[in-house]
Amino acid sequence: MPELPEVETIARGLRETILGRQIIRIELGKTDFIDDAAALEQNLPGRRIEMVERYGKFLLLRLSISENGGSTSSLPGDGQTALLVHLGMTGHLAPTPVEKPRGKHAHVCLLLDDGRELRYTDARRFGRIAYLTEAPLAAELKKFGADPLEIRREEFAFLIRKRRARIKAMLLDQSVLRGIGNIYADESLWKARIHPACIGEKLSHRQAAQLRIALQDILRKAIKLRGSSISDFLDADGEPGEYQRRHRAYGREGEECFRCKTPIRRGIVGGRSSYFCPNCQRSPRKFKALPLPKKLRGRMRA
DNA sequence: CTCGATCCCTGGACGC
DNA sequence: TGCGTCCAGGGATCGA
Repeated sequence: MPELPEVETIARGLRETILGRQIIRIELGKTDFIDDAAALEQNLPGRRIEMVERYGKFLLLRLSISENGGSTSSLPGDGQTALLVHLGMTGHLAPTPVEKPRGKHAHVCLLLDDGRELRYTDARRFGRIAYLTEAPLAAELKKFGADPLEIRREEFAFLIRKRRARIKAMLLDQSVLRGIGNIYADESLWKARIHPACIGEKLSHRQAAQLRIALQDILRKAIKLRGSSISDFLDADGEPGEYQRRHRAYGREGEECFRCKTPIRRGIVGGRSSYFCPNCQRSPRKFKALPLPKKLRGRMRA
């Protein structure tokens, strides 16, 4: 579940390791998660990776003009191209020694000019890869909302308070804010003491301000700790993150709230499992939490 | 506009 | 031990 902090961690790792490298050859496995696999095969060989950026949950590998043959034209607008990579749930992107076995889920392998292979592996293939020229890239990026780390207080409050959707659904909506997923949505709502099922329109300016601060604080701390390793997230060096130890709500059903010791509960909001403290985060009238599973009850003392 | 349902996909957890 | 079932989740899409 790479979200903003995990993708940022990967981007920083890749910047250290693959910047300036030229792609020599490409080999593909399954391609059903690639926008246009033929475009990758035709256009990647010969290009250099000039920049690595994070855009929401996407990695953006900015590429140079092709240096040897290929189908590079000198047409204006064809120079600025990029590889857009979404890691989905289980995607990994890391430079790997070629002698290391690929494993059955390595679906994109880019041989680099230093002899290593930049591999994209993704067991579930919920990710996405696209080779894009300038105009399509710009069109793609336009679909996404503000960067949660950069958005200003006024704009955040405006966005949140103008809609009737549930706050959790809004946080997850990439066209509103880019980069937030289930973990950091729940964590920031817990910190701001706002129930995930609250309607955006009904939040006060003060609540909106608190939520923005909580969100930014949590994202920054998570980046410092190199992300959360839930399931199988690993950074570009193959190292797990540390932030999962700091989770206060996500995945803690039945465990004590860190503030008030009330057992954390779970409910479905926006079609996703949502974890919250039923005491600190006041629920809207109609909302119903899922019953606490028996196996999780009364586990508070040992 | 917002909602829920459904699909995609596989591995891990769980129940019997 | 082994098998079946459910669930996780981001995003697209569709109908209500």
